[in-house]
Amino acid sequence: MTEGRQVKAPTIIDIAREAGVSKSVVSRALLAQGGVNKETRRRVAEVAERLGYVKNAMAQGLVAQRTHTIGVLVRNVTNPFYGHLQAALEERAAQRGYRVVATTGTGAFELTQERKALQTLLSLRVEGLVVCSGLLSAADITPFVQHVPTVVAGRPERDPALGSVYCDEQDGAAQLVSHLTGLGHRRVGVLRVPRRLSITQYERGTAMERELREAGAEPVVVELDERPDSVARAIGTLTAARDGAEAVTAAMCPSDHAVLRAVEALQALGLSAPGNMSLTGFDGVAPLSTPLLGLTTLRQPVPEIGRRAIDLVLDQPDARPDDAPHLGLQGTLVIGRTTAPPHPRG
Amino acid sequence: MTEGRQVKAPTIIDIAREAGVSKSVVSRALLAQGGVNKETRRRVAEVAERLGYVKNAMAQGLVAQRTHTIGVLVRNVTNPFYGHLQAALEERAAQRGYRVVATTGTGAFELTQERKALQTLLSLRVEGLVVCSGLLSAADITPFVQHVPTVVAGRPERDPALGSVYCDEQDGAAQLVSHLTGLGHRRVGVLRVPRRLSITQYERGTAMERELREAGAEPVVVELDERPDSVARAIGTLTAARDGAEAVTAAMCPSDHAVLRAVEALQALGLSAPGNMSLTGFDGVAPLSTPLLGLTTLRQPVPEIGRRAIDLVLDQPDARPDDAPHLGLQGTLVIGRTTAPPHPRG
DNA sequence: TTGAAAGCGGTACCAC
DNA sequence: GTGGTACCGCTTTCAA
Repeated sequence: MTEGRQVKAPTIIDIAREAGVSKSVVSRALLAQGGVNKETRRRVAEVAERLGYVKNAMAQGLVAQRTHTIGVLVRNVTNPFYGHLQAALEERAAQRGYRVVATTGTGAFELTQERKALQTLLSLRVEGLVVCSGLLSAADITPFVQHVPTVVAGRPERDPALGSVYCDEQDGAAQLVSHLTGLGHRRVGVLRVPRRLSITQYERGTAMERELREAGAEPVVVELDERPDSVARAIGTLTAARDGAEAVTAAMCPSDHAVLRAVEALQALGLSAPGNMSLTGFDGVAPLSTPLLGLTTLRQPVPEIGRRAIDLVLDQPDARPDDAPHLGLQGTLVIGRTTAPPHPRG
Repeated sequence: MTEGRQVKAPTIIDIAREAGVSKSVVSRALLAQGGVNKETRRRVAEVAERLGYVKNAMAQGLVAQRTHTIGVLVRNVTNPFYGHLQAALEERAAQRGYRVVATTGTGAFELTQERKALQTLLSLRVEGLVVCSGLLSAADITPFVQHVPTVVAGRPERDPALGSVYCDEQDGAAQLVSHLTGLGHRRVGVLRVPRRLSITQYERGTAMERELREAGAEPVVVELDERPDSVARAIGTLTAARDGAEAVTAAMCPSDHAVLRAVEALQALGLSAPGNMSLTGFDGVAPLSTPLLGLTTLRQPVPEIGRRAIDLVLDQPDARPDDAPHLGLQGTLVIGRTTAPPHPRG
């Protein structure tokens, strides 16, 4: 019966022939923009339906010079934070009548791959671009902003040519620090991700260090690296770090995921959190942000980041590359069971 | 200086004018397909670079009738399983020289929204389609398979017109069941998601029930629903379910996420896992699949699912809708600390 | 080696 | 209300 060969998708010309009208009429009928006999319109619609017609976005976009599409570049969908962000972007875009096409990396640190993904999006002539990647630098992006309104979401970006929406790391760090110092911690470890691995997380670490200092506490910064046991090593270093009689009683991690690794590391040493060391995270996103785990963390306002990013992109059709807006949104402190007052030193 | 106005993206005509050649030459030069004076080519490349030229995929795809693009429809990126799957698809597609554009839902049960996302992809004239959604039914998809090779990834799909790649739920259920019965469990709860909420998870539950029966154990099926406390209620029901002297000593959850909810529910009742009830999950994907949590679960072979899905899509350019392949891949049992022998009934 | 012209699938403007 | 036609940016004959 149905010969299974691949069939070329029908065009408006096919519909026109089938319905016995010109392609102009079909176009108008399908666009539902009036000026077409009601009966004709019905017939066209019927034929289109029967043929399984799907408009060709390329042809349409080519002539209309509009695509109603926003491109989203996500670095690593494997990370739930980016997954949530992507969903938020998608939702807002839909509300405003735009489609979203996303390209994403596998999480590997492939800069060239990210550049290629960027090209893909650009070649689709998206009307706006949201970059969600801790890796791609401003220099990679700026050459194109003059053609497409571009916003960096999820990380602070100082470049004046690029808009950005992100969680205010400084404020977040301050909230976490104030929680820790309020509990009585004085010497606090900071696990810092090097800048080359993630701009966001690096800045986060810097902010934590600064805030600790301002709060009169003593930050003990340990640099992480790409090795899988990096966090474990850092925790090892911190548990050994004792300044005179004073030990490190808390550690601030760059992400919730890192907190998990830290807890494991403590357990491996026969220690526990918050018993021997309080731990704080960052992100506050499901599924790690669950009462069961009870992480103390800073929840990023992901839905709002997504919303504002889309709005920023759509509301500045002609970018003024010299003072793009930078929105630092406040996160929320989530107090869990990984922080407690420091134990009397034993 | 640089007036910040949005500038229309340059076309090959702009390059042609600037380089003093015809657009034909520019096209050939950029395509690097020879037949162009070396010096001319160099000049064209230089101008293109200087102008920040990015090819127009629409125009190119329109004439070439090829897009080198695979469309991926992801139901809910918020779920790490889909995130990993998307990454796997992306990776394989890249290996084979294809780009991937993804559209995704926000996780809400919006069928119309998914249909729209499908249209978006189709209108982009993708050369292949991978559907990763527990929601979209075969009937929604089949009308288009004759135009685009389509594969459903991540869920079993019986429709003969649709290829599918998924984790063999039956086998997975068998592995989990054999683990439980091996530990000595006889009456085992099955938290089952209704079909309307997720085809995959529903089938999973059915498979568990069947396997338990075949193993000579007694399944106690509790149907979940969309309420947030659904799992908690189910756990409540199960802890109360006592047949004569025999209590339910283990419960099989449809996902790792559900296990978390179950553990919380037990804790709320003053009980624990596996002390009072063993729990098994399904998925085995980061970040929930971590030694710290130690869930006993069945790990889906996500990378392989992604790989095979792409291969299936690309290697059957003319689909034979009447016996599309269905690949059930074997998952791996991951034994954690949420399962143990049943306690002597107290 | 290069340029002119046709045409991909649509939209929009024009007469009729 | 309808059909003809130009054109969007690009690739691809085909001549020159």
